[in-house]
Amino acid sequence: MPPRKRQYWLVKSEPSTFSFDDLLASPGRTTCWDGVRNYQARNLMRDGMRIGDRVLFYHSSTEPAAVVGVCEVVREAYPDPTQFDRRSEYFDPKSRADEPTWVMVDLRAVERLPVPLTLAELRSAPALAGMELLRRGSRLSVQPVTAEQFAAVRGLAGLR
DNA sequence: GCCAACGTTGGC
DNA sequence: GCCAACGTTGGC
Repeated sequence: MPPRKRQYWLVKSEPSTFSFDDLLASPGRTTCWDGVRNYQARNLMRDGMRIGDRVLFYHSSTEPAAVVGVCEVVREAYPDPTQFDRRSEYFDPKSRADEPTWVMVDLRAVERLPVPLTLAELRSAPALAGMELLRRGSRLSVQPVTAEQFAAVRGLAGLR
């Protein structure tokens, strides 16, 4: 079986909740990506994300909203414990311990972009015309990104 | 704070 | 299974 090609993703986070700086400050620059409560986003994490995949880190609901860094998948999908924690805002009373509904992955910071790439800048880049993030009404907090889009984002930020 | 877009819930 | 009501996301 040929080795699987590295795939690319984008995750959204409100920096007031968890920022790229928070990720850099985390032990091993790594965090578990808990709290995802959307089936499509879950399926992308569970069925798509593999160790070594690269992930754009996007700050949403902030001024300006922007892609600020790159991280990588260092652990593949496993049950998100917050779904069973009554005190957690992510508690899901319908999820069963023997059949968890929600999963998370572990992400490790790879690099901060030299400059944040704002939504407006992303929109003005022809190479990114098809990006899910830029679709009207796009709300998915975990999205696939093509290799070309990923390279274009890094290039726009002045990397290599 | 507004509101468009979208996902989820629940009555039928 | 339909669909209206409701809740959430997230740009502006």
